[in-house]
Amino acid sequence: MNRLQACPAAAARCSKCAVRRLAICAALEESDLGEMDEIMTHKHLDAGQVLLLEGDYAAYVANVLKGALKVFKSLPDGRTQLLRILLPGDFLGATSRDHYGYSAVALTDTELCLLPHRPLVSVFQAHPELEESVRAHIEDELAEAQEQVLSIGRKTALERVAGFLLARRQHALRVGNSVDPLKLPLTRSEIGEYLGLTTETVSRCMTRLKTKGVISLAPGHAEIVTFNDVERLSDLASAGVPA
Amino acid sequence: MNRLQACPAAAARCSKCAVRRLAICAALEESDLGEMDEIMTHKHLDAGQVLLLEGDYAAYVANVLKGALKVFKSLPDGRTQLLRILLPGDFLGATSRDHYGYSAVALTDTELCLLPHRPLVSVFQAHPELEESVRAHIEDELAEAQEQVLSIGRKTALERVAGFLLARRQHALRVGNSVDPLKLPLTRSEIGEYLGLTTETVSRCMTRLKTKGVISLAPGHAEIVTFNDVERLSDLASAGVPA
DNA sequence: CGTCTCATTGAGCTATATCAACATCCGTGG
DNA sequence: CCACGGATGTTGATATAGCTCAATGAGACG
Repeated sequence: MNRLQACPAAAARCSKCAVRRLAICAALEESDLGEMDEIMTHKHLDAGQVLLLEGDYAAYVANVLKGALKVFKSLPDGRTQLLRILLPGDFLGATSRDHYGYSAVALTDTELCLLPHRPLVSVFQAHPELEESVRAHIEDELAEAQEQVLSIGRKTALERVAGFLLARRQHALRVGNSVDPLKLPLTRSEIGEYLGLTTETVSRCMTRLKTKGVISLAPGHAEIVTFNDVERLSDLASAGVPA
Repeated sequence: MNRLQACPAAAARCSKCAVRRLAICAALEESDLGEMDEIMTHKHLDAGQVLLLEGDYAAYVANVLKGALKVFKSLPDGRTQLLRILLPGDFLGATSRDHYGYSAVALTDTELCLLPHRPLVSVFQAHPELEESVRAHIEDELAEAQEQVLSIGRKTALERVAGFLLARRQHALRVGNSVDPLKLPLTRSEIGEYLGLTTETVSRCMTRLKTKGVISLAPGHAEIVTFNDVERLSDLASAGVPA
């Protein structure tokens, strides 16, 4: 928990940041980055390590620099529901709630940029564009959650899986990752936890999509997906606003 | 669509507002209310009238003054999923998205306070506490959506219905409405659309709760619920953060 | 009083969960 | 290099929660 360690090259960290153009700081001019640098700390998590638990005091917001985390809620009996997958550039945290409403655990080795709540809110005063950016990220998160409600509440298993694949594809396009073979950041069982399904159902849906020829799965590497017919996949996902 | 009509008693409307202490404006001092009054317009909707549709240009945010609305998303084939029920004091809208991600329709005769996007954002500059309040409302909305994802993704029908009743009860307590007999703002089929269930399943769950003696339903008035054993209902809802 | 909407209840159906077997990959240690 | 064990994924057989379809009743409203 080396949260407040000094870093010799402090003023330079933010301007060299891997997610400079994706994270909330993208709203800031180069010249104002120093203010973030001052309050920011880096944190490393190994795969499986817990970042925060539901109910924890919400002292920090975080930006993902490298790796991946899952954000989830659990019921007392252990049933768990994934809410988000965090990848580089993604934002985590609440700025006006006392406690986190979810838990977050690293899926792989992960690097984070932690911003303590109070100092961050102070920066808002001088830089409304940063606050605007945080608000935009939260609104994106809300839109994602609402899309997930629609998906889990009203779509069939196949539609959900198809939609999930398309969403991963869109994300990869947006951040410039490989899309031709796409690497899924989640196991089948995690995909199930995200979509409100079981491992087996996810696996069966993947097989069905493969059988239909819409996607291909690298033999022996279930996490590598190739899209053969995005339009067809999109139809199968029942995506889109009604006419 | 008398959106921009002048109102003779303009400066007084906000200070007399029925939801003065609930809505985003609660963050403002009495003396600053005039700034809201200036940009605000009232709007009336009859039951069933559409306020906005998914994909509409997001020109306004709104506060509910009176009545009730449902917020929902639909699939092209008509399946629809309720996302929220808006009651007096509730906030609707996005401040940094171009288009609404959902539709909103009045459930009953409804009075709204509309705030056009751009002018509102201008008020933020002079009154960061207002922006903070908007952010807090959006974060509450996000927490609600994430709770809904957990509920729909992982809970049984009975748990969802029990949780729904408790949430309505909590809301009534918070805003000071009657709780002893509680009046539900939704029909069985709307409750189903909110919980990812069918009318029949909601009805059966209600009956089961009644049979268990946990609630009572006013004969001939299915929307009037009495809570006989809140603790038991809470157990049945599998609520709460894991130990 | 019809007629409409809403709620309830029953009977059967089906999508998905559950339980179980097996395959594959990967790392570890002999 | 190979044998082993533990994840992870796939597939099959069966169970079941919740859906669909259908009938009926009870208020509300003209």
